[in-house]
Amino acid sequence: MDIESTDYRKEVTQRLQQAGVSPTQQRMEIAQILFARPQHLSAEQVLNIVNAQGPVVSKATVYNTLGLFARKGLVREVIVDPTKVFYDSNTSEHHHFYNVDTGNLTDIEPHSLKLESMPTLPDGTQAEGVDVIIRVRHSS
Amino acid sequence: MDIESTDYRKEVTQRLQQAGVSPTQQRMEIAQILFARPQHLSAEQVLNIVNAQGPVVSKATVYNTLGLFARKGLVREVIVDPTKVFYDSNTSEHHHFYNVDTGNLTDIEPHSLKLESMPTLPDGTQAEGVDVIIRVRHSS
DNA sequence: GTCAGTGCAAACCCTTTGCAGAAAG
DNA sequence: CTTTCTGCAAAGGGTTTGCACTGAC
Repeated sequence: MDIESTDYRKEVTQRLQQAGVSPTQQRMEIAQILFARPQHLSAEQVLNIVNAQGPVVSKATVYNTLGLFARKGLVREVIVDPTKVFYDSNTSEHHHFYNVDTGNLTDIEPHSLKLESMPTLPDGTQAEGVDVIIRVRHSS
Repeated sequence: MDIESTDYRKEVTQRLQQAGVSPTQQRMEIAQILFARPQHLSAEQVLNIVNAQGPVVSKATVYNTLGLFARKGLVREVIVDPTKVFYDSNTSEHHHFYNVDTGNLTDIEPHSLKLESMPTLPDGTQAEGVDVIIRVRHSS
């Protein structure tokens, strides 16, 4: 998973193309960071990482790109904090702990939490996703 | 539950006092709306309702009061939409459907959804709350 | 040349804050 | 009186938008 490797770049390129997103330079920069491993990053964090060694992608493009990736299913928006959105590069079904003290978001092991049943949805609607957030704070 | 009745006002007054919130005029206006029935209102909606027949409470006071009520456990913040916070006057444990098309928030019958088990929390943390959001949209 | 993509700065919108005046006890 | 609340307007902060420029085909 070397972020520099040619193989990894090819893999990321394919992933974008499969989602119907043309792999421009800036999108590749952002995608390579996100897809390097499953992680939760805010737009600001992505902006900082991608521009760590000099300006590469503008703020507007980071926001636009993350929004695009989310619409295309490449990342998942996690809404736990009214002040910012997190983007999760793990799109498989799983849930989250949110540390309200630190703002840290971590995965819940998929097998350690199950919903007992799916309730009847409101009339005329279909489920789009289920989010479970367990809010935690430093004990005592 | 007549919002005008003296009994209801007394009840609301007591509820505020029990939570350690002094029942000022503006807080009473807001509390009476919220506690009339279990409901989900954004700050803006509260502002509109409370000031429907003439200005009664300022925007700043609505935000401050809702934040205070939330800290005191009188209402529960529901974070489902990055653009606004909902305040739920039903503080008993329950979960929500969120209609992403309409922005409508509705309760899930408490008995129709159960978590199978509580996963192990991250080290040094204690649970503060569990939120389950089922996002739905108009079918077909 | 055309059109999608990008960058910058300004605009947006919900929310918070600073501070002076008003109300509560 | 003293302290807490409230209101106003301004500031804040994440996100979006308008528009001109760039670059890929």
